[in-house]
Amino acid sequence: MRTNARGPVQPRERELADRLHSAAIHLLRRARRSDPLTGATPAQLSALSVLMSGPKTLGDLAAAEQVRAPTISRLAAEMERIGLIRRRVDPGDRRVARVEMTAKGRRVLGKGRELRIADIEGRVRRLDRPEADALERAVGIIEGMLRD
Amino acid sequence: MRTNARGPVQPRERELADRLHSAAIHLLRRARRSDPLTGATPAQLSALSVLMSGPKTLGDLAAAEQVRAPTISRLAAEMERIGLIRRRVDPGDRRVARVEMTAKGRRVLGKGRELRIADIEGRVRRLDRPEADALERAVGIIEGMLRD
DNA sequence: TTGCAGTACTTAGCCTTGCTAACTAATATC
DNA sequence: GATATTAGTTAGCAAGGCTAAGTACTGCAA
Repeated sequence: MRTNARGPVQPRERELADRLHSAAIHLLRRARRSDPLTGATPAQLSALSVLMSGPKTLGDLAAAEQVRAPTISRLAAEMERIGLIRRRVDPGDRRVARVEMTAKGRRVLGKGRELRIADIEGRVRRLDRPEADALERAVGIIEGMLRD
Repeated sequence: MRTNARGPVQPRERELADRLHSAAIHLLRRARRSDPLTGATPAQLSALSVLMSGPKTLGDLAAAEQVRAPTISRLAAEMERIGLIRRRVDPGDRRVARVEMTAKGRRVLGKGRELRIADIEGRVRRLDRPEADALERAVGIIEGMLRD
């Protein structure tokens, strides 16, 4: 493979995609470190954030989280056990389980978001003005990239 | 909580942190979809990408991946076993283990990246020139934010 | 109406990848 | 030379992915 001082030769778009991917991974790894302080696990917090918009069937939840049914089934069982969600059998189709957040779930989600965002916010605050402007613009661009 | 048309009222840095966090989550969810096709595990691919820039001690690797020593120790053992990396004891300090990619590691990384990055790269390619410039600058800023 | 296929979820059991605690080996320091 | 520190390993736990196989229910067609 050809290389130069900056690493392997590759199209600019690929290198940029690569760095963006890597930055996202490391950003989230940091942010997740505060999750244990909420008493909930990352997967539980993520599921709660999906339930923010209202009750969901376990199937809907699995789709939103992009995981298989057994993963959600186990996650929901534990979340119910510790009181983050409550479940009801759908009266119209008794195969279906609907779950929704409890007040405790809402509190835990709020705290988890607070902590995660706080870590990133602390880093953002250390940027100077032009850097923050550039970041803000780029976040808008990324949001646009993901909208399709 | 007070709100306006853009959501809850909050300092600019917090809003930016929130959007960045959310963008990172959604970006990675997309990229992860192709993971099962790569052949190597996500942690292995990530470690290989760190080794792209040259040999590293296990400690360096752990720091780069933001994980603890035992996690890297086990990962490296498995990667060595399947021939993705090779290790040498540092002659100057015999506590230190240096690892580097093998040719096989380079091949696997190439293929894995291909799959993981393809989605993001496709989106990056749809940006116009100023957008790509802005994104590139911001990725550098995020990398800096995470370096502390 | 019965029986069979499909759907929604659960159970069992595996794997990867985080972690801490406790260890070994090598090096540095007093 | 004794002791502390550093780099990495080992053992063992937990979370959260997965597949395969099972249960309970629904719906449809003979």
